[in-house]
Amino acid sequence: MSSSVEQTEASRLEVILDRAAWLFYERGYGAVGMRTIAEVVGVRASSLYHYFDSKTDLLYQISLGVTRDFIDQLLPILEDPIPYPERATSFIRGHIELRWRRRHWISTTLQELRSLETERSEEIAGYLRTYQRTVQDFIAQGVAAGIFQVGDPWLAGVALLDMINGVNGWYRPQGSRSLNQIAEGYAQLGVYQLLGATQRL
Amino acid sequence: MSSSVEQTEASRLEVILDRAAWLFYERGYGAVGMRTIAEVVGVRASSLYHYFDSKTDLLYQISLGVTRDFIDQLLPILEDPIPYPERATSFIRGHIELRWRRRHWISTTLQELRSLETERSEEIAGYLRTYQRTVQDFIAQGVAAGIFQVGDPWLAGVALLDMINGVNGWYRPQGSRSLNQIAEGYAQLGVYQLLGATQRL
DNA sequence: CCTGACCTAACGAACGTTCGTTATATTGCA
DNA sequence: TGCAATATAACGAACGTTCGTTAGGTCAGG
Repeated sequence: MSSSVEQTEASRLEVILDRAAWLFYERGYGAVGMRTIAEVVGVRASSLYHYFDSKTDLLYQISLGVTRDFIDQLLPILEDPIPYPERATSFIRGHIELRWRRRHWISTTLQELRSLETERSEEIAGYLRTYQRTVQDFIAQGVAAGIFQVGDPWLAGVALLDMINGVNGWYRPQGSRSLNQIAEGYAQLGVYQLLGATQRL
Repeated sequence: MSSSVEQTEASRLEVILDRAAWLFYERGYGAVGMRTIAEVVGVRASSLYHYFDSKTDLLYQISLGVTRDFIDQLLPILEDPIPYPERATSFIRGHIELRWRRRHWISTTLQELRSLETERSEEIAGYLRTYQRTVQDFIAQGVAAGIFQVGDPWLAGVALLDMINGVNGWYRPQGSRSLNQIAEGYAQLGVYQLLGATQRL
């Protein structure tokens, strides 16, 4: 018992990152001060510097963590040994679900890339490009295999990603459509209309 | 000559709004101070208060101006007495073009709605909802007329808007695709794939 | 007794905003 | 037409507050 770390209890560092991400998501990075972050964690502002070199360092750890999570958890779906349309719908559903569950991390990352130092913002941007390119390559493969029907796989890729990324901008839990319904609707819309996959029987 | 006002010279107010919008677009609203805005205009910070009550008032005028422009310039296209697919492609092209030309105004508006006072942010949000609903109604009409083939016009509407709004996030003038090419590609992709309009002969 | 975790106190800089004042136009009226 | 009254557009200085950050101290647990 005592020799193994409990997985259920989050480390203090993770708590700080998650609560800071919520504040950034709700009010914007520039509008949230270190004192506010410290308050919701339950410490003094100066104590945060025990975990981070600076405010942008805190932002960097949020951005790095969530971009890696997206790559690690979603890109493998595109390699699954199942038919292209199923791979695509599974990916879309997964992306929408993860994007919502970690909206405070990923929205902060996408909106505040410019607030990072050049080197670090380019590192994050690189991860995002990797994600995008992998999706585009997958579409191109599907086209080559005769499964998808699009003239420009690159364009279709950014269109698909912008479409499923946009869900966070308007989805509300108390709305008439559940997230599962939206994910399912977008999966069908994206694969069988946008990507022009052969209609199911 | 002296009796007619020259249309080519922008008023000081318009110059301030446009340059402030650029700064907000590039650095974020919270990261741009009144002194910086004043500097790029060529006056002192205190002089800005001759034109605005506050910094958020400046933001409000940017938001109000650009949301009205979108509604006034693009929604009439959807009422044109031409076939549905042509209306849709024309609208998509127009939206992408206007969205790019005024990216500093509209991106600032969309990202900084929360920085406005409640009443004013809801006024702007109302304009944005009007825009979205009109597009969705247009799609529903096209479906009812048997032109578009989508199961959920509401979902297709937000998907289309998120897709064409996303262009600004990745389009670069020095890239391999011109804005006209992207607009044309998206017009075809959006109308004949996403909306499922009958393929042209 | 050392070290990680946290504290109090304070720093200089920047923030949005207000103030009193001043040139320069524009306008109303005798 | 001439002059007083008003409006416009700007100035420099200062306000109180908040910002990110740092220095140095306390204190419990291994």
